[in-house]
Amino acid sequence: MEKFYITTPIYYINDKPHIGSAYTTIAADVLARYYRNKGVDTFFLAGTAEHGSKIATSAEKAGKDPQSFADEMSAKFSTAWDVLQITNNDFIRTTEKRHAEAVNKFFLKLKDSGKIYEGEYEGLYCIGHEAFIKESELVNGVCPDHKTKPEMVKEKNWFFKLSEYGPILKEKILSLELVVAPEERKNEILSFIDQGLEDIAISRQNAKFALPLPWDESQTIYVWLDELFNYCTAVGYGTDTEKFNKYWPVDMHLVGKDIIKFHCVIWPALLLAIGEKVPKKVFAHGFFTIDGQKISKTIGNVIDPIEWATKYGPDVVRYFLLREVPFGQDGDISEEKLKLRYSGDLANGLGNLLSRITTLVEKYSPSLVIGEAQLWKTSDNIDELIENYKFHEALAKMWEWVAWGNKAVDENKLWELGKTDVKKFEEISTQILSCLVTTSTHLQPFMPEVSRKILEHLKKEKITKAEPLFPRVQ
RNA sequence: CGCGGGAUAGAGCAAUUGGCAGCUCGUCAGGCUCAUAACCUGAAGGUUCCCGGUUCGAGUCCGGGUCCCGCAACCA
Repeated sequence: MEKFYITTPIYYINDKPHIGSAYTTIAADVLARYYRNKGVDTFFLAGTAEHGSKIATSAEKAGKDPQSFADEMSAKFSTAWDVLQITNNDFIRTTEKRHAEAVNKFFLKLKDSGKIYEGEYEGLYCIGHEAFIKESELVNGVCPDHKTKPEMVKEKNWFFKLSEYGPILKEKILSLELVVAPEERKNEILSFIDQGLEDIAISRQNAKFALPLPWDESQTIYVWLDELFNYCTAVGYGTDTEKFNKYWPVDMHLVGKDIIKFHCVIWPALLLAIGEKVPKKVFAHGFFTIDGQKISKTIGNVIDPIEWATKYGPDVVRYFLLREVPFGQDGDISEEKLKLRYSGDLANGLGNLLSRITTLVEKYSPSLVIGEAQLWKTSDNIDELIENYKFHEALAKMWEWVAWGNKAVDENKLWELGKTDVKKFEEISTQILSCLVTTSTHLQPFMPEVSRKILEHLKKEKITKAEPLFPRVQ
């Protein structure tokens, strides 16, 4: 692989970062770090989606103009990612000038493609929402939020002929030119396409806080499409051809399973219409429940990833989320479960092994150093697991090594060997230290800080008793 | 019959192409003292949701049923 372009969705700034957006971003960061370590030219994009009437409304409520509201909210995301040690190469905001310009070019090209036409959209309009509402959302015929009956409204819109793209999308997905993963998501998309695609409206009338449609002043661009195009903007679409050609197409869009239709159907169809290559892969991860319950503000069980990161450390949050739930599936999390991982896997497992071996070495063989070439032998292929997004398995495998280390200390009674047979002591200790070095090396994309601490400590000229990596919390 | 996912030990989850049902936590018993009250060993604990079929052999494949959960695209 020569280059690796990976993206997270750009998050909607109507709310602060939550555990779900942190999860996607952490997973993307693991892959970005992994490929960077392998010497692959990696471009990792994150960002925020800032247009839409909801933002205008929220800004108004907060007594701010939309742009300063957006500035404030967007900053919460970029700081959150800093806290979580995310190494994105760029952070794009849809209210940036570069994006408006790129989107403008994109829509003009789209118009030239002949795949758009003027039409009429008819739907149920809720005055309270100031937006169209789906019939399926109604409760007893009224809007559940405003308790009012929506009106049937017609408005002029521009449409994209998505309906023409079913066969070609299907062909690209089946031929793996566009990989949709995991398998169950691919099946979902294929059956969705088989049900027949409908044309979509690409513009809205009078929408607040949205980009204008270049050729029709009365219309604004449907924010979803404006947002999808961020993936092109950030690598220089229309401004930096060299950069664009280098990184396009995207190697991996990492998304939540709720937005796969936008990424696997609408987005590739739009790209085909303007003559660009489709993404190579869209991977959808699952959703969390907390103690078996759906995460919801109403229930009040939302988790702030920054709170966890502050309390336990960013590496711990990264480890927990990727270890606890098989990537791609739904899973259940809670602070209790995090604490179990913290004390079990991290403090008692990895942390304790480092403590005991460094204490033993300092005490019985202070001159022992670990050479560069000494790597613990293992046939387990962590790289393969990471490249197949089996993060939980990769971590489980590494913790088998940690368990081996703890067992080796016990079985060889190192605390006795240190007094009776220094040569044998050094032999076993070197193996255990190498095991730690190997583990930490492979752990780097997941737990960069912890990995760095261990490696720095073990590669010093003199090995000394290490401070606890994971001190008791509370 | 809209589409899709799931049901396995007290809890949470694994089990290539069908081949002795495993792991972590918890529980019980023992060992150790280097270590962050940490570590190691052993044990108990299962009608793999139900009914039927294919097979030498089914958690896995086929048919039927029950119960959960997502999605069903113009809020993002």
